[in-house]
Amino acid sequence: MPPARKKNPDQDTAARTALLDAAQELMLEEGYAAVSTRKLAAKAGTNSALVYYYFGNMDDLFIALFRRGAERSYERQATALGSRQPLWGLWDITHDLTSTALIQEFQALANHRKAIRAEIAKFSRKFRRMQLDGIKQALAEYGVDSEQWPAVSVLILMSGISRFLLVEEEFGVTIGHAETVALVERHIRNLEGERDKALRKALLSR
Amino acid sequence: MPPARKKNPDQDTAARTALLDAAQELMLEEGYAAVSTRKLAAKAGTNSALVYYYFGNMDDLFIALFRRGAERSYERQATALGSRQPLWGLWDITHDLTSTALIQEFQALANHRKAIRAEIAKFSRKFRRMQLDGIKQALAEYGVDSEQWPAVSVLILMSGISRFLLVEEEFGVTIGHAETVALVERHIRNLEGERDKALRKALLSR
DNA sequence: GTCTATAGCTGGATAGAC
DNA sequence: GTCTATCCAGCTATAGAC
Repeated sequence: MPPARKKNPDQDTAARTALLDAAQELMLEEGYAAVSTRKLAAKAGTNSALVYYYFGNMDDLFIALFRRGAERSYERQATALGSRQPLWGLWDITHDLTSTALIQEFQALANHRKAIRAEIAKFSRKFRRMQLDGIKQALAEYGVDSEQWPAVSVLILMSGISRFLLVEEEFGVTIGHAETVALVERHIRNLEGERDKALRKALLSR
Repeated sequence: MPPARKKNPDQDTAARTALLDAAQELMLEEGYAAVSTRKLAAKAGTNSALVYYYFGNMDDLFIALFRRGAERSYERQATALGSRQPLWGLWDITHDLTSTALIQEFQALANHRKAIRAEIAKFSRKFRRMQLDGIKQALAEYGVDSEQWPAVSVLILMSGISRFLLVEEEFGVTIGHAETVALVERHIRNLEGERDKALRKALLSR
């Protein structure tokens, strides 16, 4: 027997998982504002009252969904940074459309929901620290001057560019994207050689 | 007499302007989802039915608000790029919190409103082309190798970093921000010298 | 655990008085 | 132009049957 949970069933029952899956799909398809108990139930093939049974309220459902995705991202990122090509790994993962779109929705949602805001902030710092450790080590091995190119800045540069490109692509704006991707990848290639395509595929399928 | 408008009063009456101002404040304070006709009326000190008189529906109100802000941004950016320090101008304007927060809200809103999505995409391309012209000219004057640093990539780099930093700051995450700002500004300084603070102030007060 | 039913509220939108 | 009144849809959340 696991230690007794505080209040509501936190186990991974089929219905609970179906609700979380449905919430994720809805957020991606129609935005967070479209996530209602009725639509969740319809998509998950269950009942709307189950949302309250499993999560208590909508805020806590969003937080549970965020955590589920965040933990998955964390492990993925950690694997990428621990691989033979940490920079390629970071770049390829950050450039993944689905997770970026979800993060965007959560950020918008957090603008007017304090509990969710706090959750995202907490996780962001944890995530950043982990990434930083990985990148620092890699750049040191490559002999990159940390005065001129601090690891944390390389991290922010790559993340920022990646996110910006993805947001624009969602709007069908792609002016200059190819040149910029080429620019970033040229720099990565200089440091850790050609991208190992098998490695990339293994990462993104996780 | 101006040429007759098609359908609804497009003039800048006090009530119309008050509604747009209220919508902007609400979006910044509570997110786009909080913008309702009733709240608008309350904040603007008018009546909720006026939204339909002036704008037809909520979508068209959002579009009118977007255009108002977009035109203002366009002129501001054009002025900055035409100044003696186009790079500093671009950097300082892109790093303005209020307009970035608004853009984020509109992007989230556009995720499930087709009309708004189209409006943003159209404007983004126009905006990008204008910025590109300015940056291209500046970089050419500074003798920057356009093979190694395409103007459009410089633009995307600066915009992406800036937006990323601002989003994180909204969440209270600032790890590595100072180093990264310093890095960008060092590069700008190498190209066009110290930032002219009077110029910056003039730009941001517009 | 899962369901129905429903209370209570807030929203967009319109008709029509002034 | 600006207002009141109102319709109807959709939402969160809860009570209680099974």
